[in-house]
Amino acid sequence: MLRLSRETDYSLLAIMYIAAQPEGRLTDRREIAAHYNIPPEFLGKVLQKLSRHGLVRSVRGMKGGYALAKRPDQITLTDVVEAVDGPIILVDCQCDAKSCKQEEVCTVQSTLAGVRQEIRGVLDGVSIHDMRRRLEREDAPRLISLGAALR
Amino acid sequence: MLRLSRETDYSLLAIMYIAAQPEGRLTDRREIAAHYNIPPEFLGKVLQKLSRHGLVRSVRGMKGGYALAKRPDQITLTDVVEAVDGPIILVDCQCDAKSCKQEEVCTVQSTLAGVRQEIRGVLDGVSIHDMRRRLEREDAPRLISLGAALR
DNA sequence: ATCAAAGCGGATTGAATCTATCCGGTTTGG
DNA sequence: CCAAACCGGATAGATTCAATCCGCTTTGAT
Repeated sequence: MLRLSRETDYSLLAIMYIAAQPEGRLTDRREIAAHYNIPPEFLGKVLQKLSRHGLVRSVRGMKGGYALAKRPDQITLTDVVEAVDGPIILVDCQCDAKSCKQEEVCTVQSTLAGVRQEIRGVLDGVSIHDMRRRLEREDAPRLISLGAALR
Repeated sequence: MLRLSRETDYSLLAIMYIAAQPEGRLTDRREIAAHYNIPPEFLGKVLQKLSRHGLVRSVRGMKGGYALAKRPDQITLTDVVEAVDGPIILVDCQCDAKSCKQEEVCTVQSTLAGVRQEIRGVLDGVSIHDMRRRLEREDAPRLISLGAALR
């Protein structure tokens, strides 16, 4: 439990890749998939979700592709996780209380609500920009290999 | 993604129930299962895991049952989650790096390692004692319904 | 001594979710 | 008008999760 889905993982890699491109350049999903060794069709699905949630912008047709729809410092881990996996909830009753067989006798709900907020806070505190800065400090060559533009 | 397994959920409920019992009393799993409307066999499995990890103490034979093996303030959410679901990791490569197809080009690993630590910190910060105190403040009757002993 | 109540632990089933793929559609540049 | 690219629904396969089952051991009561 408590692990990121592969969709989230791919999302982060893809966004990092797109964020490394020169301003205005559209990136095609096959290029990203090839760089990271990800199935291109699956990456397509993931990018669709990111697009629907306004994190990336997609352009159809020949010479189409993807670009970020927001500044890298305006995209947080919470945004990404919630775009691909839905709302961050620790237990189902944090969505609809009626779905809970323990509702009437539950002794943990209020604590878990607090924990959920704290975890959300952690994820809110990390943006794509932060991830780029961290990589720049710790492993600049890897960042540069994405496509050069250090913004 | 990012939700607690039902085993963790049941674990917390069970531990809260056990913690509410008078000092020295053994609680049988059927009693807990009945109170919360949980399948007794499944709860048995869960309690076994908690027992193996030293969070509860089990006594076999007639008049057997479970008691806490540690003080409620010495049992954290991290303890419970890791006992039933295994180590808290956001991505598989946080266990064995070789299992990662993106290893050589990964741009997110170091950030996720940090996030993982922060989330662990959140869970470390909440003990069973804290949960009891919170319930006492917010919904004392529900706490008392567990079996009375307010310790 | 025997029996019943309780926990132990492996095996298995059934359901749900996750991952991946496929296919036919639409948009757009050349 | 064609090929390159994204769109989106449907489906299949794999994995994990939740639950159950069964035979075993331990122990208190009679």
